[in-house]
Amino acid sequence: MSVTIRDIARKLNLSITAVSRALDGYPDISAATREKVRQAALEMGYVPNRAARQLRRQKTDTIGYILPVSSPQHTESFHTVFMEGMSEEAAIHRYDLLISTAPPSSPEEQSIYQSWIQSHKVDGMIINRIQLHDWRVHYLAGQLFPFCALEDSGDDLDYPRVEVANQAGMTALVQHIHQQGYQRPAFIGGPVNLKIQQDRLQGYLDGLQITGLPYDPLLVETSDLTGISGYLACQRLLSSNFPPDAILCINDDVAFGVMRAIHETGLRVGRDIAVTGFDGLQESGFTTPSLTTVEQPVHEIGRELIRILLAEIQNQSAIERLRRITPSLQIRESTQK
Amino acid sequence: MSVTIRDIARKLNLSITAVSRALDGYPDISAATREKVRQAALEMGYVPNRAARQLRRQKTDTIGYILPVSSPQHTESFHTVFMEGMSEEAAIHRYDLLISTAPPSSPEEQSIYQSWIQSHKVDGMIINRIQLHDWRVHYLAGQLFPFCALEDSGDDLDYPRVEVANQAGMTALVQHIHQQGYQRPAFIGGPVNLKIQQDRLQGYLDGLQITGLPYDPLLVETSDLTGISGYLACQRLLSSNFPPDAILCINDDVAFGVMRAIHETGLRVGRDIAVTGFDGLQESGFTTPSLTTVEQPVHEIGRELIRILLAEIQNQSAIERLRRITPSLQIRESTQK
DNA sequence: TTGTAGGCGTTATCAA
DNA sequence: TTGATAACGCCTACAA
Repeated sequence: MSVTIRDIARKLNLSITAVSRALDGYPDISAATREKVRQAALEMGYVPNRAARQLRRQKTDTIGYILPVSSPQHTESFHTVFMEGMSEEAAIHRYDLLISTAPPSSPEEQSIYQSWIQSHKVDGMIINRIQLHDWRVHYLAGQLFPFCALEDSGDDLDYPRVEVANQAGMTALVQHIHQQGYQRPAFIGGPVNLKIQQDRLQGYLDGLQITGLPYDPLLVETSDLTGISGYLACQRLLSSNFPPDAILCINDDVAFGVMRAIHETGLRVGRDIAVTGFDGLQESGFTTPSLTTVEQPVHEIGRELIRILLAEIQNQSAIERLRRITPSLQIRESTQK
Repeated sequence: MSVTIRDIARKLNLSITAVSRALDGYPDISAATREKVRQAALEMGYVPNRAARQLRRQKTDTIGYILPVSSPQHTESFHTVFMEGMSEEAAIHRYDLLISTAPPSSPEEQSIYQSWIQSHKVDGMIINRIQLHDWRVHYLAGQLFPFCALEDSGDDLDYPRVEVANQAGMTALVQHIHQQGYQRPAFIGGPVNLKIQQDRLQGYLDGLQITGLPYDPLLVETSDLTGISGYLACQRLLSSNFPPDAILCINDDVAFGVMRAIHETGLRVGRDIAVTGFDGLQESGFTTPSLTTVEQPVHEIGRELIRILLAEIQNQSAIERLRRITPSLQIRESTQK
């Protein structure tokens, strides 16, 4: 099979202990032997067996993440960038990322959590798309299992996380479109129990208050965060007796669908109806017209989550357990008359 | 720590051997004990320790995939859907997906391959974005390590893979725009050594031949598959003395950038210049105007790759090792005058 | 500075 | 049908 520590020991007429210590850089071994061992290991192409090491150390050097997937084909492009960020940071620390998919809050999701944690498949978990009173937070905190979350579940628990100023970001958008002269902004949100929905909706309401624009419950619509659902929600809004002249969307994907729906009615995005997104995906700069949005450093957020989680796993209390991130307003064509 | 097979044995006054066999459903154990053991395991919340099992069985129930990442932020949305497909199919078979990122053909990539395979971290690999004479194919085939590839590396090796009819798809696009009355189609491709570049470029050339449209080397541009690079390539094309009246792009992301660039010059996509993509991403139906493209069942391709790989791992020679997939032409607004 | 020995939790071989 | 026992490859007291 593969080269093991034994093979090296045999070749050099050393005990496996000596080899093991030489490779792990323990100080109680002569420099000469250490060098000899390292050399041999390199030549023979030795790579430690993960399973054995894990069994012995009770650590896996692996971090788990469950891709939230609603309906197969409709996906938010947020995920790719997010995962790349996590994976990159993990790789730097020689950790791997273990991935599975499950619909949020499904039995599958629960069983994956249970199985990964109980069977020691991962050392820690990353949680995304958090919900109010998210069961995962309670479960993991209860098990004293290391994890790091994107956003807060609104419980009174203190756990490591990254928070984005969603509310303020949405409020800034309302102020911006108000300045541009739009009078009747609608909001297309997501599932009610999502934390970002709470925050962004509240930001919208705050914005109305600050600018003195009227609040009309008929102008609040719901999507499932995908382009398709944004498209449909927009059609509902436009068919009303007193349609909006601006549509603020919970994320960029929804906004893409909204722009499409507007285009199909013959109206012009910007001139007739303003549209805004949230996330600042690469594509948002390439739509026609380009999309005004709130840009989050998604890649960096992914990295930061991993950083905090690893510190948590290694019990480095030095690092901050709560990182707040301020997204930036990107003003583009979709909000110009 | 956690509940082990030992704890169950102790509780039931059985040997650990008996327990192990009962749980794995071996036939040489009385139905009564088997039930008793299963019951106890359930009650005690027993989950087998993966590391121990791996060490013993020399299998990991994990499949590896390396996300090809060029420059951090510019990403192809193809990946998310692809990974979802793989992850879903893997989950069905109770396999996990292990992910890392690395630039294609980089030293990092090589070291991940080596480390994962030598250290038995995964049972098989999925290869994407294959290049001509891809080193990974040679490496894995040389090691007799199970893998499954998307596309063929053009070597004379027989290995399990999924092939999409790229060439025919691109030819169909050329024929389509010719029918629509466009006379001077350009092609924006990707890195020369990519297999899809070879195929799609050849498809373009074939298309010219069939339709009798003239070939002009000045009309062939290069991108790195991202929207940004498509944007830039398009600017180069448009600034020429004799610009194209249609632009065929190697993928949808490039096409998005191209549409953006055209829009900025004041020209109209469709009426003035046709644009086509390749992949059939969700977003392609939502751009303005919507994008004519060749749709690949990306999700299904991901699943199929896993299916074939698992059969390979389990030495089920029953299953077909080569699956050919025919993509479908999606005619939309970007190619209507 | 080096070696011996035991064990991490499972599974497989063999004997009872 | 069940039970001892020995690995799988690595790490670490402890002893030499």
